[in-house]
Amino acid sequence: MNTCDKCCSCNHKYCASKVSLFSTLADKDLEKVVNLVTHKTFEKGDIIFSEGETFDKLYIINTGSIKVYKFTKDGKEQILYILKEGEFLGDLNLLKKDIFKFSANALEPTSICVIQKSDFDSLIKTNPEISIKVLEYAHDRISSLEDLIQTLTTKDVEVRLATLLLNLSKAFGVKTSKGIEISLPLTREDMANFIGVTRETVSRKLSAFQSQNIIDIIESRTILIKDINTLRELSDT
Amino acid sequence: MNTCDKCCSCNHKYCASKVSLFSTLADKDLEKVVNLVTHKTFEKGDIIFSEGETFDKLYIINTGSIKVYKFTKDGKEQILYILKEGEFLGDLNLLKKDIFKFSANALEPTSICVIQKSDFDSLIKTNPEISIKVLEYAHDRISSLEDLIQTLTTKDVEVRLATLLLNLSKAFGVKTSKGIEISLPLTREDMANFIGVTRETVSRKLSAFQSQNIIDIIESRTILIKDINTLRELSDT
DNA sequence: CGAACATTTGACGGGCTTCAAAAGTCGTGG
DNA sequence: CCACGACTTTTGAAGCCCGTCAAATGTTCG
Repeated sequence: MNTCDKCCSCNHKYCASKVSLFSTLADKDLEKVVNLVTHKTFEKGDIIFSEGETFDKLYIINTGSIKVYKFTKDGKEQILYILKEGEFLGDLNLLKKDIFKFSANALEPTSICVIQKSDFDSLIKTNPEISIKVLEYAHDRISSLEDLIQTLTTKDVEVRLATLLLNLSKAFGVKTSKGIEISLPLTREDMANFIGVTRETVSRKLSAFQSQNIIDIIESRTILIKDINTLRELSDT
Repeated sequence: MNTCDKCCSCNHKYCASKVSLFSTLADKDLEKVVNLVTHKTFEKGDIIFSEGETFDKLYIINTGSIKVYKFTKDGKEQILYILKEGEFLGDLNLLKKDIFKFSANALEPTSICVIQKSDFDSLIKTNPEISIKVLEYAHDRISSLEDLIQTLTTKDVEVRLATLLLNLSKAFGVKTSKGIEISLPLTREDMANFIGVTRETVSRKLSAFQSQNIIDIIESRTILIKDINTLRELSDT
């Protein structure tokens, strides 16, 4: 975990402009943002923050991806969000500081831009249109949580896994002539911790999908979706 | 489902002032709000809105309570929120209209104040401090969903039910000399659909809690919590 | 009072978890 | 560059808990 190396050459212009939150800003305002940004890099598995810490920063993923998770009451990890390049995580509480109610780890080598909450707050005062973007962000987070609840409460595990694969294909998939190829930053256990089952169950169900010719497990972290229609039928929505 | 009866005598002053969203408004602004409000009453079981409808209104619970739910992919009802007197449900998307991604029913005779989204939007323009309240509301909704996910993904059903009972005691409980008495607007099936199990399982686990002297089922909809500490130990957090 | 609905309780079966072990993959250092 | 150890993935077998089905008892409300 080092402070500043990859991104410093661009003087943060890159990471600040990448996030939609700042997309409405004029160049000179963007420059102001850039001056507020500090930079950190994380190795795979590094803890970015932990539940209970004071939530006084805003995290923008520059490269890489992270998992944001909470522990269930019987001690298992439940993933809430997977965030990748261009996405960010911040608190909505513009007034008082809060504490993190979840933890986050890097899934791969990841560089993150950090803005102090206090700096962000004063930024909003001079650029109030950002608060609309913050509301859009809140809306997206609520939608993603409501969708996750729908998935988690669906009893049929094959349906849950099909839904996960479809979501992952949107975020990490690349179209090829043979189908959609997904390079996963997630382990089987991560996938399991996202849909609320054990790693063994994920492994078994993926094997089942493979023998039904729905997917092809090229390598354990590279999955080819051969028959997206069957996945969609399973997941419907 | 009638339009306007109970509340009209107060000219909506009561319901508008009850919701925290408008707590910062001066009296004359509150009066403006009041003029924008229409009123509806629902009987137990009535549908308030359904998934897929256009989301162009803001709903404030005046009296009674409602359940907000989504269907899982295998057709079961999953409750997302229970809302009661003074709480409200609205869309966060201030710009474009959206559609409801969930449905809502009245749990008991319920009166609801309705504000058109377009009216609310212009209200925000003249009273921008309301947007901060909207963000607080978004924050609460996100927190409640993240907590619900934690509960739903905890495998131990007794822990899930203990957590539900504690939450219900906060919302509907009244302290008595014997413990906390909860008058539930929820059926066993509603409770089951909140924590993702069947009604039979809820029934069985409640009986088990009763024989462990943790609760007392006075009537099926009236539960006395005799030993809140054991419930807290189960639910920890 | 009676019909519709809600709750409780029992018995059984299935699917996921758990435990276990083997095979595969990754990264580091000699 | 390869070898070794740590970690990840796969697969098997057994057990348990919840869901399903069913029936009896309670409750509510016209």
